[in-house]
Amino acid sequence: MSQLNKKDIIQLLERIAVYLEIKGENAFRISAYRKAAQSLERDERSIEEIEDPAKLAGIGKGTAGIINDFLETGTTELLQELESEIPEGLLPLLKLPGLGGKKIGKLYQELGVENAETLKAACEAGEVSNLAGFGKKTEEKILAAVNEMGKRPERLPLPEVTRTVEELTAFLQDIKEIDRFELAGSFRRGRETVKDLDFIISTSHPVSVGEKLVTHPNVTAVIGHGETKVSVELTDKETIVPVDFRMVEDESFATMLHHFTGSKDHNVLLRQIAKSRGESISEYGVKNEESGEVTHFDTEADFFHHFDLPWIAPEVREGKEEIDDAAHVKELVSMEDMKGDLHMHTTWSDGAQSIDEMIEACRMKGHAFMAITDHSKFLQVANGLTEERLKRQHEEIRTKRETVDDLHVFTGIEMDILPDGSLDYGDEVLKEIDFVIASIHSSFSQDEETIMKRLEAACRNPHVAMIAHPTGRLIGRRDGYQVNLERLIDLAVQTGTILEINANPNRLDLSAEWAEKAQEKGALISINTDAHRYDMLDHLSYGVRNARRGWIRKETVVNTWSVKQLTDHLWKNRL
DNA sequence: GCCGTTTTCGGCCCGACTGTTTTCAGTCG
Repeated sequence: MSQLNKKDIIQLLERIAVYLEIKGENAFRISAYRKAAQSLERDERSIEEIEDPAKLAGIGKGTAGIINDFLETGTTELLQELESEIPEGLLPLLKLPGLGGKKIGKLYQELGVENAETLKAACEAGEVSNLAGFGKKTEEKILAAVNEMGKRPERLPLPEVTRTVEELTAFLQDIKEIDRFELAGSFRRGRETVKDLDFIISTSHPVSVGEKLVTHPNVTAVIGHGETKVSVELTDKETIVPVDFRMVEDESFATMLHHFTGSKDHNVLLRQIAKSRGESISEYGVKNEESGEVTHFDTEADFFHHFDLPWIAPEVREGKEEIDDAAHVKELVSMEDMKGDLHMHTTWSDGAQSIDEMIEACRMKGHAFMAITDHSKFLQVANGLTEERLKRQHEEIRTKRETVDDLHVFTGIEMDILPDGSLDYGDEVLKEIDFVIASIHSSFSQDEETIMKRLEAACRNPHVAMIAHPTGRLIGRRDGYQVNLERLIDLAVQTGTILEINANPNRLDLSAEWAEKAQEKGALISINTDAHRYDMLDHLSYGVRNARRGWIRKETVVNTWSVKQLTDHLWKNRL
């Protein structure tokens, strides 16, 4: 059974937790299995490398025994027992809003509900509303939820919510009773996808603000409407975006913001620290357990300082290393460090803006440098540049850059790596170009070996400075091609090739996890927008947040370097 | 189920809202 890996074990533990939840087990026993799963997830090692799981925090004798049984026999007594007691069809019902383990357990025991279908039938027959603790409204909600089941994605890619974020931001700014507000939640932490949007609102008039919130024209459902919390759904085109608003007095704004920025695991860590000091944290402040006195904070930084911690960036609040490594948070790359954008398109290929327009836009952004990197000839659908057009474009860029003195414009190209592993231009063309990007836009279905041959050819070419969007993924839409990232990172380190974090919120490629690994191995990273229009130049911040999630330090990111440092690097080792 | 300089029992983060009750359990974040 050696083919079982760590992911299988994590799934096993989570499955056990779900079964126990439906069984109505002790909540702490349930969360113990979840904690054990998390502990495994966080550990860098493979299961073979962990000789004794019981040594991990949150895994004791019991769970370690289960893990070892599972590794040896492919199953465990506990799981078999649970499977025989509880129908598997109940498990997905836990995802339905309003249904938890207790209610599902009751539906099973009292009504014999075993899956979505029988649940639906029970609702339609009116049996559910007859149960003690259930009523007409609960039955209606469950029925609606069953009918909606599977129709909606669990998490939304960032581009699906950005318009709603902008609209709500403008909407909140116009409400007079609001003193300040901020978007918290996983959006603030820079996650690739979000489940909902959490707005924290400082106001002394929560009720009247709440009444105004539900009048937003895009609100298509009000899920909850209390005195300090309003939950709604906004519809933007086809996408339903769940949004929570929390209203709070200004003195509690900082702690409320911290609480709803999360993550949940991060909050648990901090609350444990507070507890050990005789204090307790809630979203309203920090309470001294002895005196009962509650301390409030002006800012999140003050709140962290109270616990002798520096301000911890939201992007790393995942309940992992951020407390122990808090001192390193200030070394993470930030938007202020970013001096330029090295991947963008113009009307010469498939961009919407001219060279002049892009230069002017980058000047307005205060960039110190930029690279114009249109597509190469292979990409005919994108009007890729022939050698002849490339030459003319670069002449134009060289002429124009003489007229701009506060911004350096690198000549560049986003060159295709062809399906056969060759590059779209010869060295005699590439050797003239300041910033050569190589990337894959074709034959995504090739096997790993072929894909890696293509990427290796690009890395080993002395003129190629960077591999763009290294995996080709589109978040929530496609996985990308078969790339062996470990190997690509090694190649990048060996050859001095930069790896991109493509900042387009549809891509975020490399992901934070892989960027972190790349940095650990010594690779250089560049964060770029790949802008095809003016507004896409603003995407840089998505890339930076993604990098920060991967603990990427300023010096790893070439966009933070000076023009001279970057130029030296680009021309090093080229003939 | 896990944990321990409050250590082998008794905790385990804390609060809002809903729907069901008639004082609170369940769910959610």
